[in-house]
Amino acid sequence: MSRSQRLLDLIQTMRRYRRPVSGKVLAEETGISIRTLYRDIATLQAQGAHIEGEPGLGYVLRPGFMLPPLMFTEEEIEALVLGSRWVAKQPDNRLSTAARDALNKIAAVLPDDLRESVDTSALLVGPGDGSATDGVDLADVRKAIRNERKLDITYRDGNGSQSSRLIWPFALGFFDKMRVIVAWCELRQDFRHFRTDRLSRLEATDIRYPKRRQVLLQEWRDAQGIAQPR
Amino acid sequence: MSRSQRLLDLIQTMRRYRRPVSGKVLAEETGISIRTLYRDIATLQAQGAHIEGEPGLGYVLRPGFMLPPLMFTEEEIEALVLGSRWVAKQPDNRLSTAARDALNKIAAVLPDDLRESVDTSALLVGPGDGSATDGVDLADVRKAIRNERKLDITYRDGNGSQSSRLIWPFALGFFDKMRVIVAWCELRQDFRHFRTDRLSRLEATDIRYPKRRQVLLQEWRDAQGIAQPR
DNA sequence: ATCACTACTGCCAGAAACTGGCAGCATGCC
DNA sequence: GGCATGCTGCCAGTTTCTGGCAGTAGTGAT
Repeated sequence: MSRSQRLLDLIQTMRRYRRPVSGKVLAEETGISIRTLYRDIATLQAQGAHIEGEPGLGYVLRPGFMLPPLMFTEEEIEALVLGSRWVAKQPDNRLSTAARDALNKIAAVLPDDLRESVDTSALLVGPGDGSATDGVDLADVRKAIRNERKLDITYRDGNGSQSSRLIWPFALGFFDKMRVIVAWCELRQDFRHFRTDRLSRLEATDIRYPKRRQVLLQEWRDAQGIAQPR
Repeated sequence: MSRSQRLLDLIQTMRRYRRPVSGKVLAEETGISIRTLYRDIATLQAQGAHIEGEPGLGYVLRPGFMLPPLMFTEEEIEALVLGSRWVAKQPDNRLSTAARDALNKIAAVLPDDLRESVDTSALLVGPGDGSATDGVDLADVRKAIRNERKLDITYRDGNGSQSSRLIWPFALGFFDKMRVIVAWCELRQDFRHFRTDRLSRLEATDIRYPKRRQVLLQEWRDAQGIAQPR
């Protein structure tokens, strides 16, 4: 196996373990010696991988995606830039910052002439709806979805009446003027949609909900009879 | 210089020349022998770079962006996926296909577990406005903007009266329900915005307009007094 | 047809890089 | 202290890379 291929394998192996892994284990799984492993880790860190090693514990890969060298066409990069600009205009602060960061990372590794063409890409996104402010931090919602945790919310429905409930969030829908949490509602024992501008309180819990996110998403789609989004 | 670094340099060198470059020149610029260059080219092609070699001419790199290994955080990849999904819903067919292709390319190089998490990413985009069909192919518009060529159009303004004109397109704005070409209008001798759903005819020309795209964009922004989009 | 130029491949010996083992030091936990 | 682990320097053996050479083939100009 080539060295570069092995480096990517190393990352994948580290990701499989969620807990710290010792260098010895990593070396055995990839079939190399400990000494070489240390050198490989150093190489990966030099290339920007977020690997942390602690004596007595092992290695941890900070969550993230390592992409090998990749070729995009002009139109594909236009699409990525335009899409990121749209996300950057969304009211979700963490996410819009992430969109800008991703663009900057891409631009940073491009040669000068191409960086300029990304910066001045001619595809613009219309002004976002500034009035559509969410009552809560959507970053918490996305985190709860990623980790399959229940959310404790207070919601004001269409009639103006308030209620508190535990929900199992599994998707977040972005519409022109609002965002909607799609979740299983423990109060109603059914799927429910919650407009983020009608949430008056949102608290993340540590309680894992008992189904897989993908399963809930599929059941919800079946119930809605809507098409796949891709 | 390490081999991997040299491979990226090769791509950048090829991009500097717009015309075909002979292997001899490339080898001299990167400081390696011809024999090694042929091996490097083969390696790059195996990694997906679109390099074409023709006997008697030289090598050409098909337009596109080669990204070196790159690390994204979870939130950044969520932003890229969400943005690409939004672009995929736009009425511009070529661009929405490009967005899907870019996503697939990213997914293809990820290990299995992460590919799944991209496929089932929980951030959805609301249904696009199906009624908003453009009268023309926006791919032509984007191409004209990229290459700084004049467009010959027939436009029906707000009052319903039709007119044909030559314009210098330099930006394309994406709004919730419509898309707008931003251009210098030869007829009015001023900046004008053209809603794509009001175009009844659009023809690309080979005539290059006499200003740089970036300059026009900057002058237009100054005239509008609008903020930078990033 | 001929020539010049180029892409491309196989072969091989020397150069460079990689690898694994060893020894040693530092850090954190029990 | 004892243990597990990260991390570094050194060195010899192995692997890979590299450059030169010879040869084949495609293209365009003359």
